[in-house]
Amino acid sequence: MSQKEKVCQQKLMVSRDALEVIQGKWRLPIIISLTFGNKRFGEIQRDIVEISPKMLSQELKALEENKIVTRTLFDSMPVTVEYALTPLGHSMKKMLDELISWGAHFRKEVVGK
Amino acid sequence: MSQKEKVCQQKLMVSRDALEVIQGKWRLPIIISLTFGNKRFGEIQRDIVEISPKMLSQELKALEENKIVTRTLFDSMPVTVEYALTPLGHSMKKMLDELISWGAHFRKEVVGK
DNA sequence: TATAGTAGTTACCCCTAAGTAAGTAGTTAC
DNA sequence: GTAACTACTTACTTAGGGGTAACTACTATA
Repeated sequence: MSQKEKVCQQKLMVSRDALEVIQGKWRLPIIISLTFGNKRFGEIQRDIVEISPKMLSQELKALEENKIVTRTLFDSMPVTVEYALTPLGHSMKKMLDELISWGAHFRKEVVGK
Repeated sequence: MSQKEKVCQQKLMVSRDALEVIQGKWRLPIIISLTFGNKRFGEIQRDIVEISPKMLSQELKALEENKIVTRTLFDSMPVTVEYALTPLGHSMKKMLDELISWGAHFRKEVVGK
């Protein structure tokens, strides 16, 4: 196997790990919403209007398990819960910026046409 | 709606467009494989060993429709087909680099632990 | 004559991601 | 007393993404 092929295989392997975290319809939107600051359950729901509470709850749990977000309970009245990005979550920002920047480019080139 | 919320909504909208193109198990691996040069059907299959010809064919068609890859037929014997990234496909490189770079970070932090 | 390589297609099945709707539990305001 | 807010959970259903296996069609080679 050539050096080039080895690098290609390595990148494919690493991308599979990344994909497992961001796969699905809702994970990236949730993470993007949280890059704008810590938010409560209902606030995220208001950002992503089409998401159901079931999916939001489920995907937040998955992101917690992958150490991307933290869940903090405040025993205020009524009880509020705050979700925040971990350092690992914040480390996705460059990637997200590039994704969004490419998305805008794509929209201009293909969607908007 | 505050300025911050407007920017958040804009980014969420744009990311949805990008996600539609890269969603699924196979699209990013295929694109990554093609960043290493134009390749034939069989070559991509050898890069991504787990992919079936059905899925490869199906996903290449979808990427063609989204103007990410081109399909070129050579009437050599036997007939060969070459897949290549379009300029729009190449414009994903920065994003892919960041994704792969983050994937490596994630692997070190969570998967490898 | 049959095996292997080119690049797919087709038919069938299955699982799970995602959607829908309703319920839970506690507090506060009207 | 009932509606509304907080943050979910649970049960049921469905669409389609993806897997498997076999088949097509043509050429070259042993």
